[in-house]
Amino acid sequence: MTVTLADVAARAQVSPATVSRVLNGNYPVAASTRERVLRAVDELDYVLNGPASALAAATSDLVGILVDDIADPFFGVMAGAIQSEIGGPGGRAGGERLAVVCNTGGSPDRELTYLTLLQRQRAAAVVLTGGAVEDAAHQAAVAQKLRRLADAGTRVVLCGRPPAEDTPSVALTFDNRGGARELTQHLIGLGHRRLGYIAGPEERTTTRQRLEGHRAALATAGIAQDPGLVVHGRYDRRSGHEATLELLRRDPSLTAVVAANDSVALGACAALRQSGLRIPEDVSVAGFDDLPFSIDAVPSLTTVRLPLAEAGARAGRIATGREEPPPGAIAMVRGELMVRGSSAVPRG
Amino acid sequence: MTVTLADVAARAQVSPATVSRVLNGNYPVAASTRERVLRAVDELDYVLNGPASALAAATSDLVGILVDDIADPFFGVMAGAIQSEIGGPGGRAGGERLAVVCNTGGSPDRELTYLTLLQRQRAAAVVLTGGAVEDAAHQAAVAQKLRRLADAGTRVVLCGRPPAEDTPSVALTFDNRGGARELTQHLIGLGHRRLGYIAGPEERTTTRQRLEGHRAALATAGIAQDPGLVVHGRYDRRSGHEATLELLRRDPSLTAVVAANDSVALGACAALRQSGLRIPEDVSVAGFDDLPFSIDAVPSLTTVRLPLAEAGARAGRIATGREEPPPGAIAMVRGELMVRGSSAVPRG
DNA sequence: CTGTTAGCGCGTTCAC
DNA sequence: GTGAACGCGCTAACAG
Repeated sequence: MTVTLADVAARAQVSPATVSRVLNGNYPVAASTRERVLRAVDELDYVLNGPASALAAATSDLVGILVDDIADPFFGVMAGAIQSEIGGPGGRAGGERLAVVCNTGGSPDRELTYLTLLQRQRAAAVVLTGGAVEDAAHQAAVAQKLRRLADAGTRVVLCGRPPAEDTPSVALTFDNRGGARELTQHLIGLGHRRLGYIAGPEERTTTRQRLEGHRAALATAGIAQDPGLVVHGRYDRRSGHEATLELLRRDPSLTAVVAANDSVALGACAALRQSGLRIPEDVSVAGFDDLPFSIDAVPSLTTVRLPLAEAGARAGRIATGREEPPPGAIAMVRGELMVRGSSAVPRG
Repeated sequence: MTVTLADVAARAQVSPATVSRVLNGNYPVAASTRERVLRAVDELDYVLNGPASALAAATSDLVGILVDDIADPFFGVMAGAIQSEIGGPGGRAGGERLAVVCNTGGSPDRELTYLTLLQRQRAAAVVLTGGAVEDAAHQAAVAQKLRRLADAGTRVVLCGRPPAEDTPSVALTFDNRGGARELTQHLIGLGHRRLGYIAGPEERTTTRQRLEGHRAALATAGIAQDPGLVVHGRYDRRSGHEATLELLRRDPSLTAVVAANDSVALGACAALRQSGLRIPEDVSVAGFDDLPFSIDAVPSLTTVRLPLAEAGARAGRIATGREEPPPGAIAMVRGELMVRGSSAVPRG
């Protein structure tokens, strides 16, 4: 039925071992022999049997990328960068890696399931993106899985996620706290004193870190923390819309809304406008991430730029062993404050 | 080192075959035996070796999902739906499928590469999403790959893509033409006569079909086609922004802009506003797809709703054999015109 | 219902 | 530089 390595060997008049060597390019093979083999491969339209080769070699060329929400550009941009860095130079039968993204939908169970599936496939590497769920039991379960994965030779890279304790993984973590702090400082510097904050889902590292940064800035400026000015929601536009209406209900006098991310900020803008408020004249708005759409929103969004694509690319290279891990296996990726049209001095 | 099926068998005092049967659940096994085996699995923290099982069974549990742009919600929504329909009910060691998305970035070469990689893995199924590139050579190459895949027992499903000739695949194709036609008819019905059209990249089925629908509506209404009123671009927001400025330059008197999709439409809105034009008072705008953000854009976007999630879910079920393919292996998925705030009667 | 026996297709020692 | 032989871990017939 399907053509095997032995078929290629027969056609090229060599032994199966030689064909294997040519395909993997790990052993010296005479140029003429190699050519004959490659010709046979083409003529027979031969495709290596991945499972068989993974079984024999005890390692596969599959790389898994776990994301929370595939429909969110935050993850899309990172995943795309990781994948393009991993998918080899494109060539013939041997060599390529299969970089593959798995959508957990933010569910801890699915995260664990995917990790098991990847472990089952003897994945060459696994990249976990985005914040982690802050549940002790779940974190322990993930840490254990990652340890097993690492033991089996799978490279583990964290991209945009805080380092997991006791896990032999490389972590590229985002400075959410510092970025958020700087952002709120900017608004305070403009003169804002009543700032609403729309946080992400509770129990997530990203949510907590950004909120901490925000609060630190308020504290430093001596501004009292009003718990009523913090609303939790999801990381999407609709959530930002709803949360903003809620914030306005609680305090119609607020002059700025800081959102957990850019999507949320866009929802906030829509809600403010529908409430008859102008941006930034009446209310300033700020986001986080600096996703592609943020710069040409109307008005363009003040936010913190996270180098998602760069971090993803680096994670991809580390995952494939083409770049040395940072010292201590941890690197802090900093954000950059982008001041744009959506923030200004408060009214009155 | 790593624990194997034989270890589990020894611990549970049964033969390896029995363990295999328990894990796969395809054969009758006594309840007591099953329990003993499962306990041993847990105690040993055993994880099935995917490659070995794929090799022996001549089929794997991997399902590939090809998308053009992972950062675009159009694909994100479909991919998410497909994946959630494929990733089994979540359970123990056996049973699960690894649904995995591959980002081609719109590159024909990468599409082919991923297909080969999936073929190498002996994927159980492959789902191709979105429009196809209209290049004869590339289409032939893809068709051949799909044929080989199908020959090897891989189920091939097309979601949002026109059927490939001579390929034993199931196609869920979107009625881009009909939707676009209806949309433009709506604008014409409002009184618009000078409509700008921002098309997607050339040489793509989706682009062509939507443009055809638009033109058909114009022709039916007896409106002359002005080639200058059609601009091609990418399927993203920035492109819509640029294209709109170009359209305004070519004809400042246009009263409506029809965009290739919602992201492009949003870019168009931004450009119009920056040009001092109000929506819809001065210029109406329409999109396509009805992505989640479109309803709470300001103003909310008139568009054609494509049931992306439903189609994806169905594709996922067909790919896993849990739903019968439609008669003739082809189903046309229709869009629904959503008239919202961004379209109105033209000025003056 | 369960155990035994063969391979699945390839990578990798060894010899030559 | 090349071939022969073995085994990776599992599933799929067969028996019983």
